[in-house]
Amino acid sequence: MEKIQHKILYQEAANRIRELIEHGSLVAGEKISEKQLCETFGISRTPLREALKVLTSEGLVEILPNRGARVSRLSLSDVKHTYDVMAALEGLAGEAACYRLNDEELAALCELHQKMVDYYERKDLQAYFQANQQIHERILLASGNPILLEMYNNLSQRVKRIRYTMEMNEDFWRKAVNDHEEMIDALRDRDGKRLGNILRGHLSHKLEAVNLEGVIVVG
Amino acid sequence: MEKIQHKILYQEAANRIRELIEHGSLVAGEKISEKQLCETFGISRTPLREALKVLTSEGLVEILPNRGARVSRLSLSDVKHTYDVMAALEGLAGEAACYRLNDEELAALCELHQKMVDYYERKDLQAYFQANQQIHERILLASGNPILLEMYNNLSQRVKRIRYTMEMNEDFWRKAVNDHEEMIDALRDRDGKRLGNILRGHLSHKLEAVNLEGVIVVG
DNA sequence: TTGACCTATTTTGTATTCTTAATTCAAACG
DNA sequence: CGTTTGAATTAAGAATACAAAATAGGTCAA
Repeated sequence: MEKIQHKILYQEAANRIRELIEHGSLVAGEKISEKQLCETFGISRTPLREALKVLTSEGLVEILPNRGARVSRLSLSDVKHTYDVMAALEGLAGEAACYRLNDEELAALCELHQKMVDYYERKDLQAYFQANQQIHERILLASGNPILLEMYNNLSQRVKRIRYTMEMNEDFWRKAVNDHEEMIDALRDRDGKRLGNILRGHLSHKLEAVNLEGVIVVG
Repeated sequence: MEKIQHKILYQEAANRIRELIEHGSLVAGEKISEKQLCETFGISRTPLREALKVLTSEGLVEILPNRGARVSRLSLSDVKHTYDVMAALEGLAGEAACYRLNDEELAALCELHQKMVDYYERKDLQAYFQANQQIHERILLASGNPILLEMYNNLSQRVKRIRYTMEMNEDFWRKAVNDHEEMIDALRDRDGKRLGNILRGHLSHKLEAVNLEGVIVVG
């Protein structure tokens, strides 16, 4: 049963604009015309402007006083800095998760890990990424730290709009899987410090940063 | 020559409300009356509502649809989680700072550290705290990671409104100073990993959390 | 006395209007 | 010609007006 939720216009607008940015319909650096967006959304300027304020706080939009709003640009160094912080947050999450995960959750995580390794061996990139992401997600959730979650999600949202070249360097890939083996070991041993260190240095972020190098980025 | 800056009302309002919350004039859980604030600020509802949206994104305010805004509450666990994340961020900052600080900056930091130790020995709590804070600030700045800075400042703002009992357990204090000695050592050795570990486990955060235990908190 | 229901008032959400700032483009001046 | 100045246009900021929802208060019935 879907819930009948009367959405608040400014939230709805913010969601829509987030999607537009993530999807690439609104390109980094592009000027956001209030009038035009109001027309396409069918709302007045008041809630739209409120939405833009929210998105500015989230780092997706920049407001130049009396000059309108623009989709914020992402420099390569912004992206790297973002990944660095995300890795630090994952490190903290892993440390906490070690002490908080119960045995069932741990078993489920191990199972997911095994599936991921399978996908790796079958070279099923798509499925691999999905499993990989789920593992990281679960560790973050298992931290039991909602503030951490909030910060991570904020940062994650900022870089979502980047499209990676899906090519995967075999060497990196192997190392990433190896990291994951070690992560599972550390989890089993409830060795928070070790898991933290692994996650802080984990390749998934570096990998993404590396893929960016020559490829896309910015706005 | 100073520039003529026409203030934007919603930003000004946001600043004022931040101050009110930080200062305790607006108490956690308290309902924020748009009408009343508009009158005290002498502005209309439009910019005030925009300010509230911003503050909501910053975690200082909660908006209940159709029911108005409230100053967000801070549970003890919220505060602990916040300090945990801040410590993680400082750890990352320290790591980066080790590789980025030039010799002059390092020397200045050592000097500041010495002053802090002096204050400690003279039991000048006020001056100690100030020097201590400056050191952490400089490390954060030296990270050269603006995203990190942004996240840290956000979290910092959230817990600013908490007033600590200034009593300082001598044992904790000594340990904190000891941490700082090690930090300086690590910095001198350009040992990022070590500095990161120290900062992640540094007492300043734990101390603050401990002080909270029986004392104040929440709204 | 209590509780349900209805009305009146207040407050929030949205649209519209008004004001002010920035940009553009053309004319005047050097 | 190039630069500067100043109207005209456009868009953003703020206030007001209007609509819808929630709260408060009171009446009436059980």
